[in-house]
Amino acid sequence: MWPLSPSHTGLQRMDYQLDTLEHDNLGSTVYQLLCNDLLQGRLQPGARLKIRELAEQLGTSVTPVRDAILRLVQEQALAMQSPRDIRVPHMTVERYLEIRAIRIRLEGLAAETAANKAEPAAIARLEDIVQRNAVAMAAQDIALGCALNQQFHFALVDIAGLPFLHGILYRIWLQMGPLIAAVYQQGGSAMLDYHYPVLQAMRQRDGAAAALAIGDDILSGGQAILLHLQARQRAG
Amino acid sequence: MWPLSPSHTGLQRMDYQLDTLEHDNLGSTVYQLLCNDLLQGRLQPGARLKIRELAEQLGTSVTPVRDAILRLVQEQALAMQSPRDIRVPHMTVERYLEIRAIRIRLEGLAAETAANKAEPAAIARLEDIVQRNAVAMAAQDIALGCALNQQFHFALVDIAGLPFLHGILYRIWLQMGPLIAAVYQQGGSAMLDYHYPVLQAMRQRDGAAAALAIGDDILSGGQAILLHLQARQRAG
DNA sequence: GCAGCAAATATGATGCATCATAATTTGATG
DNA sequence: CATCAAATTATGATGCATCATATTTGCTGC
Repeated sequence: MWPLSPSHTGLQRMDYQLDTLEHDNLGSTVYQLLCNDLLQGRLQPGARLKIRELAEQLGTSVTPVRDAILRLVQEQALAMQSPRDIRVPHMTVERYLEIRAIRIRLEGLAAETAANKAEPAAIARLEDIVQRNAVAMAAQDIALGCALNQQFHFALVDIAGLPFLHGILYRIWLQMGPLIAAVYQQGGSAMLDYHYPVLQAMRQRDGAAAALAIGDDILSGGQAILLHLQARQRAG
Repeated sequence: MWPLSPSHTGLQRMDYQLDTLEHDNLGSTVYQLLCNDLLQGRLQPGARLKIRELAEQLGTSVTPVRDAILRLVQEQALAMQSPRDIRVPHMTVERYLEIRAIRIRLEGLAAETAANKAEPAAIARLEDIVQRNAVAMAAQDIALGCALNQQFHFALVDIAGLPFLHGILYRIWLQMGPLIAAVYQQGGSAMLDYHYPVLQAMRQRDGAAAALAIGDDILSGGQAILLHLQARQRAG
């Protein structure tokens, strides 16, 4: 890891602007780092995080790290198993099924809204993501495939113009990140196939079809995840 | 206000147990207090919060208050308009419409699931809330009416057995709290009427009807809120 | 050698000193 | 009296000392 800021207490000014004028203090920066670690599978389920250790690695004091970890604990992307034991939580089958039902409703809303207002540029953007995903799959680049899969889903939300929904879904994905990475790093990944019907519905500006297609993606594409969870739960 | 704990650094042990073994540090306690202030309209849109001031009122140091406020800023129940200016944000029409669409999907899921598994005890619980709400309305107790309205909606989620959804909806309601309180304190409140069809669908274990009914509640019952927002937006 | 207790260590929680900077006040100047 | 700049104040951000306690280690006595 690298120190966040060479100067004593200077803030790291980021080049991109967040939706809601997020004032980038150190805590938010650490939060973003940890989010990426979660989404890209660098933090695996069961992994323990220590505030002091992270602070040292990042070259900050404990305060910003504590801020970031508390945020992630709040939204249950991390869990405090005991008062001094902060870990990446394991997903349960029940929780996954609940999240799946929620995602079908919310991402269905996003897909429907996006399809109803799909402009050519938006379609092109989705096609680009899908095509790059196909390349990644052909090259067996699983990490890139996962990232592009995620990009596809969030592109729908952005095209729909629903920033509030984006936040909700981001927090949901934050909890699935370690799981998805764990599943796909050890096995098959057929997540791309189900994106083509979505694309087709978008081209036809058929909101209902798009919602159905994204629901099928979540159900069928996530089948491997469900099987993995059920196997793990049986094993103990 | 009152000091959170008489002893020096003693934690306030709460009698109820939160869902996910939330370890009640001072920050979480302050967070709960601020949430209640938001949901019950004691913090109105535009109100400014100062960390030191709150810390003094609560009898703690700034750290737990900062933790709590940062949590609320993260989930956009508070907004940092400038780096030193933390306020209860004003709702916009666009944001409200987006939230409304999301609520219809999510609370529809809750109502549907709840109706499909509605046991007599669950029905009785809902009837009790509605009946107490009717009493409150007759007595023109608007604050109690709002609280019971909220209880009704969250009771559906609890009956459905969807704890994860509960968290998502709680954060959404946190953002609507100041708005709802502001609207209903200055005008009509016809929010109870639309609960009876929900109750009827629950009794018949008709999930689809329950989802439609709660959607109608959100749309029609929230009409006053939308009109209020549109009027305020025109005014400037 | 092992049970059990004590010391040391680890770690999150809390309080607080200090910093940087934005807002406000004040006072000199014209 | 108006204006503008310097000083003061206010306030969130950061770093860090200290606390409480859970965990680990290690020593003692049997």
